[in-house]
Amino acid sequence: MSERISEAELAVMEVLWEEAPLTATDVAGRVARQRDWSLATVKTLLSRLVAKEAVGHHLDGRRFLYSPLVERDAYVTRESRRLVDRFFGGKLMPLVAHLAEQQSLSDDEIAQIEKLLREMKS
Amino acid sequence: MSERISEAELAVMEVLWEEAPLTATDVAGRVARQRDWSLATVKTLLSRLVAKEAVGHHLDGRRFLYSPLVERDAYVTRESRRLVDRFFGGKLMPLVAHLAEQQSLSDDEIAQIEKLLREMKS
DNA sequence: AGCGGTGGTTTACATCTGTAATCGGCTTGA
DNA sequence: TCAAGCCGATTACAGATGTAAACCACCGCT
Repeated sequence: MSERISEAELAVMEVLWEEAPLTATDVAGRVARQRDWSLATVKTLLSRLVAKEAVGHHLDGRRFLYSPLVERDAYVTRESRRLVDRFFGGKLMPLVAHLAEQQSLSDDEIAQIEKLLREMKS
Repeated sequence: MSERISEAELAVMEVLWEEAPLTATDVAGRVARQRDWSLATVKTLLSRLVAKEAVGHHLDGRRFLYSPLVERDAYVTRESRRLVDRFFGGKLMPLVAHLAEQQSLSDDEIAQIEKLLREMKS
């Protein structure tokens, strides 16, 4: 488990996270809204994802229906943690500080985050 | 500008961000504490970084002295923003929420972040 | 029964990445 | 001055990735 998902493969995952199970053609159709890929390309990506066990498929008549095996949430967590570990010594604070500094947050956003944090205490 | 820096190259960048300028041999020496790479490998990575214009070099007698052209801070910002864009719709809030949820933050850390945010208002 | 479409599998191929070894030039000690 | 080093540049090579085309099996239509 937990092979790395590439950039292109991620676009396919996003489609499946949004809706599943889907056939390869369906996936290609939805992915097409974002990237200009041929059906063949999507098929390749799906196969690779199946090989990586990030996506599962089961026969439905004569075609496969694909579904994510990796939850989006789990994946996002892994990637986020990777970034935090690599650049911020695993500490959340510096990341927030950094981002907050860069993207000037609106007072409203700040308030929202504060609320969130308040709820976490206790 | 702004080619992507690979994982291995990043280790070299970290060394240069810590201290620069350095000769290739110096870089190899410091990098060796983390990864078990031959001098040749480090030289290759340095060349690639120079090609990507992430690192600059200038002659010092007969050897080069290498220095980062990309600031660590700028790079970290780019990567952080990439992650936030890809997974959290560009919004900082959901990232914080997500991470906060995962890594149970100590009350102390929460307090620190709150303090930080408070300072940002105004 | 033959044919075109549908769908998965195999093959293709350039680029990037990880990880080096080797080459060629310049320097310096013997 | 000649061989031994040191150093950047060139070449190497396997695996991952982006992006497909080609191939093959099967099903429904004519």
